[in-house]
Amino acid sequence: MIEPRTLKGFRDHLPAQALARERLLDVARRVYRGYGFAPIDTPALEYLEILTGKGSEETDKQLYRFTDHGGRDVGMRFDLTVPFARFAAQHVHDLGLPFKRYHMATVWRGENTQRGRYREFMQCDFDTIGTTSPVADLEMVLVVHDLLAAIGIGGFTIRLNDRRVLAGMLGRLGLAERSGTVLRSLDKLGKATREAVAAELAAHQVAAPAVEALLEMAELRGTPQSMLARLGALVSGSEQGEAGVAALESLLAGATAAGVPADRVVVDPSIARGLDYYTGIVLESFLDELPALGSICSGGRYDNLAGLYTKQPLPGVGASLGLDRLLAGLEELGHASKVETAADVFLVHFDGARLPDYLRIAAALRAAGMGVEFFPEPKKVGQQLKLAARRGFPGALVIGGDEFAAGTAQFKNLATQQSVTIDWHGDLRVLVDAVHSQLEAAKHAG
RNA sequence: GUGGCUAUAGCUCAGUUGGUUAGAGCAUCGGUUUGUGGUACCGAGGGUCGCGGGUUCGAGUCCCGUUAGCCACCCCA
Repeated sequence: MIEPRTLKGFRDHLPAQALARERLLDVARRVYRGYGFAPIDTPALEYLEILTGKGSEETDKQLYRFTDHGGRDVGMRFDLTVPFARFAAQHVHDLGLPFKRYHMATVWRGENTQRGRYREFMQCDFDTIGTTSPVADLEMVLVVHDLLAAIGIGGFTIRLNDRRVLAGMLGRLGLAERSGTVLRSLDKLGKATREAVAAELAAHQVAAPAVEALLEMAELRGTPQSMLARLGALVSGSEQGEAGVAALESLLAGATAAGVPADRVVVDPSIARGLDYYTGIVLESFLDELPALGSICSGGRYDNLAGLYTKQPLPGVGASLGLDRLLAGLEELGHASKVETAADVFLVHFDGARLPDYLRIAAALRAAGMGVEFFPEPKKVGQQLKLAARRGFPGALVIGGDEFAAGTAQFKNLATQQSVTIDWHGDLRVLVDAVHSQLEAAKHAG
């Protein structure tokens, strides 16, 4: 026997989980489309040269790579941004600018696993390229907000910052050269203690007064207005820094105008993002009940997406929803649904001799848009109902000899265990309408 | 990739200082004279004690390796 098992960091998805994933995909798709983003897809495999040297040394190490049967060096995509850069460079002429796309697909990273962190996972990206308009930045924030709100996860917070504010600050402190290491240290403030971060900065040869100034900035908290005022003061004189503060200000004003609740969006100067290509606004979002899970939706603005593949500058802004991480969070918080069926009605196979009638009824219900699972065997009714209840069907339809004789049917609400009798006198349309309304009632009651 | 913790039935766990055919609850399946599920009763199936090696008369129990999970670093979704 071969032991059935999955690779480290790779997982099977059972119906309950697969249904939850599909629901999230549906929500994301709906929100993205609602803003005019169009779907695209790209291959899971790319020429190795397309993928290497794009993200950072880290992503190169994590890349799954091999030589294909034709001797080509290939790699599996580790995010959806790099393939999109290649895609954009290749197809710009057919797309028209600005171009908005969404892309929901699996990516692979050969790194160590942890909760909410796998080697195979799905991302749901959306980006607008070919415009530097702040409206596109604002739209990104609105999409992220609508997305997280629509998923119905309870509290969440979108943390905003602008790379230019950080750059301005570092410039004033004479640390522009070392922005990478400094920002990475600063980025840990949420997780590590202030002392640990200070020590790390000191280890990176940052002078004590500069460390103090950086921490003071990164730890600023308060209303957006006060934050902006204080950040403005900190970077005053830096053209870059002032531009960043102004951008944040207009972004917050726009979000408010679009109806985003004030407590959903905060300015957080410690948000830096590790990815080097961000140049303007950056954003991360967290579940209020589970901030330790990490960001579930992150993004920002970049000046030039596809510079490595084309001479045409393609500025853009976009973000990525970490579907599997979010799902892990929902499960941990007990928001995971136990439903294991995608159908609405469980049709009990009561009397084997009535098979043609059951088939006719099931077909009629399906034609009316209801999902129907018909049990394949005329097993004991109790067993059939037990299975149906376990799978989470909202309703079961019980029609045996007595019902057929009387022209009735029992609709059983599996959650409440209560049945109602439907009089349909052999008229399928009456039965279909009645089942439909019973189903709606059962769903809304639950 | 580095370090720490963990690993017994599908799930949650027992398993005495290493000592006979490894147990429980829940779950699953069957039944309680064959038309109705979450309660009751009866019964059944299911364990290479993660895997491999070592120490020992004898290891689930000790040692080493390995795989997987969790946590930290790192990075991020």
